[in-house]
Amino acid sequence: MVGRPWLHGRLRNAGFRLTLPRQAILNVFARNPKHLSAEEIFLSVHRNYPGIGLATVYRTLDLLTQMGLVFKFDFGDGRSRYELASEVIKEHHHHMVCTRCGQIIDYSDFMKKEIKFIKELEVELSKKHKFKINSHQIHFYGSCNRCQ
Amino acid sequence: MVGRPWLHGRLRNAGFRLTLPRQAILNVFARNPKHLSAEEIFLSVHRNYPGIGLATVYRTLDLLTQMGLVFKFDFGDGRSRYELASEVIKEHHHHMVCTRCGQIIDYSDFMKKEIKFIKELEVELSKKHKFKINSHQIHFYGSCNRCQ
DNA sequence: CAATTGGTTGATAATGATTTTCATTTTTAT
DNA sequence: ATAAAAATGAAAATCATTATCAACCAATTG
Repeated sequence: MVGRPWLHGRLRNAGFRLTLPRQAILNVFARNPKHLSAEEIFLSVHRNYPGIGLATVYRTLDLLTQMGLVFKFDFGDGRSRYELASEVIKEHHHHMVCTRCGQIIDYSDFMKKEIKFIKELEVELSKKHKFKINSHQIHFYGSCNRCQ
Repeated sequence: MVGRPWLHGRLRNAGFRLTLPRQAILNVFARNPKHLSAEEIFLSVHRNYPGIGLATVYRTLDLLTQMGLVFKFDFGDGRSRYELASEVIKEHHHHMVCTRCGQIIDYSDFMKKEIKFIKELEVELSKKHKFKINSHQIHFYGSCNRCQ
């Protein structure tokens, strides 16, 4: 699964522990690399560890997000969605959101070009606005294959 | 304020009316061209029209969003934020969000370049994924001038 | 012009996601 | 071990948003 020793160290350095619930939640991401909502994660974890509560899922997601291990997104469907940070497991990608059926498509087809462009833009923006950029989100909205 | 006859016509064509509450809400946007939350809009409207309720604000925002007159955003602060569509009053821009103080900076400094890039990307993505793209959002997250 | 129709509204209740509380349990440092 | 610090589950609380519903209002019809 996800590289544990690494994670363990990162959490410890920040004064946190890699507990069973937290591992279980990370494993859900590893098994199911999608854009999961808190409830979906809770349900998935609950199958193997019925004892783990929803509040813990929220707390853990918040923790992982703050540590940068997980990204938090809002695709407009009324709940937050989370995915493992690209550095942890997935390649850098952006999103296309179907506003009809809600499907979210990850794409990384033209990433090299995009990243290059974004990087340059970030430099210019940072300079002009004295704004330190840490991350970005690029979302396209429209209708998918099946919904047109 | 915002071009009324135009709006009136657009709403009518879709079977809606340009009522006083709706005008009041549009005027808030015209006076205060920011990224307003429903509650902020409600409070602003409430000063001049104490009779207008929060539910109406939500309904109107929903209507305007569906008609494409207003864009709905989520910058991660737990509430939706709205702004007039670029065609109505503002120039096309993207956003930088300060994750410390929540400030949202509009920028349109390098828009020509960005739009060109996005347009090309959209063509390629549409073709490859058979996905009809209607709109996009580009957000940068980091720390602003004062928060570094 | 009165009657009818259908969009619109305000107030309130309901919903649903997320957060907080708090007593208890687990882990770590002493 | 034992005290101190973190973490947890369950339940209550919060907060943004949506649905309900009776009252309104505007436009159309006869």
